[in-house]
Amino acid sequence: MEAGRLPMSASRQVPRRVFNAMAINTTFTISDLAHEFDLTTRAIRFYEDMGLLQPLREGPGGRNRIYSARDRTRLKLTLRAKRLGLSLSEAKDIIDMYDSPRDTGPQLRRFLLVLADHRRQLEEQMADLLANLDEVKVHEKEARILLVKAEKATARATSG
Amino acid sequence: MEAGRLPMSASRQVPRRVFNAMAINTTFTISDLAHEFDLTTRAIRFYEDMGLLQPLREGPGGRNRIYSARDRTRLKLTLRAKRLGLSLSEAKDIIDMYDSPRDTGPQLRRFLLVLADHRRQLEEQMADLLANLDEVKVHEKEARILLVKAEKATARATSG
DNA sequence: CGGTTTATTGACGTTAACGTAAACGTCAAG
DNA sequence: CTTGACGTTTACGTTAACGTCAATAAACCG
Repeated sequence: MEAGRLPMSASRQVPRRVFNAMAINTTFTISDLAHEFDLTTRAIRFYEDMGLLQPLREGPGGRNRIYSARDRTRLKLTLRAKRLGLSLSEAKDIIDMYDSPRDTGPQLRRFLLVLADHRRQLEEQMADLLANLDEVKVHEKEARILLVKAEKATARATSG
Repeated sequence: MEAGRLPMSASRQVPRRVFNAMAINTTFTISDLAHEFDLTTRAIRFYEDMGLLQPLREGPGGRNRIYSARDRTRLKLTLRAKRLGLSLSEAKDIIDMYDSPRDTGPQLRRFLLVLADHRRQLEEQMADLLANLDEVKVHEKEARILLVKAEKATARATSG
């Protein structure tokens, strides 16, 4: 049961080794994930409260959280969603749907509807992003031109 | 299609006096902007508190806010930034920089540095977006295949 | 053995971005 | 004249997403 226990954080025997390289049955401690994704443990527990993660427990009285690869994936998706401006509950809705059972016809059709809506949102956001990028480029171009002018003026003033 | 927006709200009975022949004098009431961008007036006043807008005043005792085209543009940029997940103060920093004076060489160079950083962020976000869109498409494809299978099964069950 | 580190569960604090309500002024319409 | 629509300020309420203790317990370190 505990014979082949390679995974888990290296904080046991080995001298403070670097963290998990993911094999198949890999599990993670809370600080593994905290380090990997640069989060506080508080944040990770909070995500659990929000229903985003469901770590198992181990140790005496099942105290310590132990995260599966699936938890890790969900965490990664959560953070990406956050970077795109979604709230945690929006992220949860989407992620839950991605790994929920959808075997019947009606389920599949609803799934497709939600996906279509999600894609629409993403494409809207893409438009915002492109507009923004465009503006940045315009300003960059303009600033470079002005910079050249300013430097020429400085050169004249310095040498004259 | 918002280019033809008329000055001041249509609810205003007395036509606004135009001193200057140039149409640059377009101004807006708070509810003009609220309607156009689907915001509450409360939100718009809040943006003012945050330093994003600086409406002039008019009316008795200079009570009523009156917004310029520049205010409107800043509001539009603010909302776009919000949709991209930026906070109001982040939005303010960027927008302020866009219309701040940058005539000297050092100013221009700092401006270019900030722009470069901003562009980097946008491109990171673009990567997130594309990754997300990719996943959505994969799921859609898979779901469509499963749906076809499910419908074939239903057809067999119904007709057999 | 004592001391430090890492984990846990509360519980209260904080920031952002408004919502909501009170209490009031102003003006045009009925 | 009252009503209603629109505007104002002041101020407290709210939600999300954690931060920041505090008290506790197991595990490791010298």
